Amino acid sequence: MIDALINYCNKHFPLSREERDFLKQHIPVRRVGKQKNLLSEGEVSTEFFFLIEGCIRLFYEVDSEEKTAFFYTEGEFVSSYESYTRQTPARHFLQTIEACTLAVISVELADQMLAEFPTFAHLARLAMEEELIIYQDILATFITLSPEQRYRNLLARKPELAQRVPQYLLASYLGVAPETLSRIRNRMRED
Amino acid sequence: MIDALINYCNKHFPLSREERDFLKQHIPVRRVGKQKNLLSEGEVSTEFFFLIEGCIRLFYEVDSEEKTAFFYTEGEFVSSYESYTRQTPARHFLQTIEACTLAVISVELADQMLAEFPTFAHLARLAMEEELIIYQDILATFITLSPEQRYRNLLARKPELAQRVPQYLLASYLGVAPETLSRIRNRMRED
DNA sequence: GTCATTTATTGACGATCGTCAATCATTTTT
DNA sequence: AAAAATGATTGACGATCGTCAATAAATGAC
Repeated sequence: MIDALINYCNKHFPLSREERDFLKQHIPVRRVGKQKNLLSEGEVSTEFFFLIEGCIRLFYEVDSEEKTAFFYTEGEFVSSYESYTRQTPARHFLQTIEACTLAVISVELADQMLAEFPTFAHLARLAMEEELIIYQDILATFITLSPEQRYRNLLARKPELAQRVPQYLLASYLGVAPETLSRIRNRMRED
Repeated sequence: MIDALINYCNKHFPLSREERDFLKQHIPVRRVGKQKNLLSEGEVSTEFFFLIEGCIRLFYEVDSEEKTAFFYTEGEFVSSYESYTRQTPARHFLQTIEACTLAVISVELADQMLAEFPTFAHLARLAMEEELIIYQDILATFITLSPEQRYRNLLARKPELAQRVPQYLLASYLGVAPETLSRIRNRMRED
């Protein structure tokens, strides 16, 4: 089950047999249903995740309206880095869109991992780096692309999302009303 | 000159006398004029900066139009983290708005620093963390706030910017045309 | 100080988007 | 299978924004 995480780590830095065993024995795997909040606005994050199976969205709530910033899929770290490391209240929600299988790394476990295997600092760095690059990427597409271009971009990167995620969530990600996305799709059909 | 950087570091983790001396002796300070690119799109970043004095903007070029994503001011790290660490081409520009005084940390110097003083890994982590949090913050304001609210937000955080930065760059940051920012300011006067 | 260049403002117009409402389609529940 | 709930589409309308153009203000060069 935890193999997905081990493979991911191995791609970036070699894991010793002991480290692999440690991961297998100590990292809990959690299954959660759909529409569950892994983290809510105002909460302090005490764990981060490696998404083994499923789909998660990150969204902000503004005037009782939900604005989706990102979709996570299999093989990605899911975390609220700032809230986790600085122990400050999160400003966003992390919510499952589908039933998910997650590797859960709590603050305590992370401390223990670092104490026993300093190499795991690489893991922390990896998760942080991934989050930074995700954010830079989201921001770049937000700034440089029109809604229609962002839609094409999203589908080019994660084509399955169009099947897995309701359209109004995609619209929320594009920053437009569901009706507008419907019209964008209409325009695209005519090409 | 380098004191600003030393103070900044000291706020986050204590520096030994040796470390302070190392910084003072080895970190070059560079002065650049206004409107100079510290990094251009497509280039691979070989250094990052601590901004001692001046103002820098990060922008993307889209269809020969410049879209400003952020303004850096005194006491902040300025870097293109992804390009710097992964040695990949940058997607954006870093350009001085005013004449600037910069502490310059090259890849080679960073390696040397880490070899002599492992504590400086904290510095790298700090710079990375700062960049991550900056990006999260920009994205959050982009997603959750209207242009007018983003304008108020920017002025609340860095009131001097309105004096230091031409208005069309602020407009570019807000994602609206200069005419629209002019009208936003007009509306705000009436309150 | 004057001239030239750059930046900011204002008005008019058209395009795009959000909202509201109605309809249609799809999925879920019972 | 029928009913209910949810999601997607389409049309109409108004508000907002971008563009273009003209003017005004501010800045910089000489």
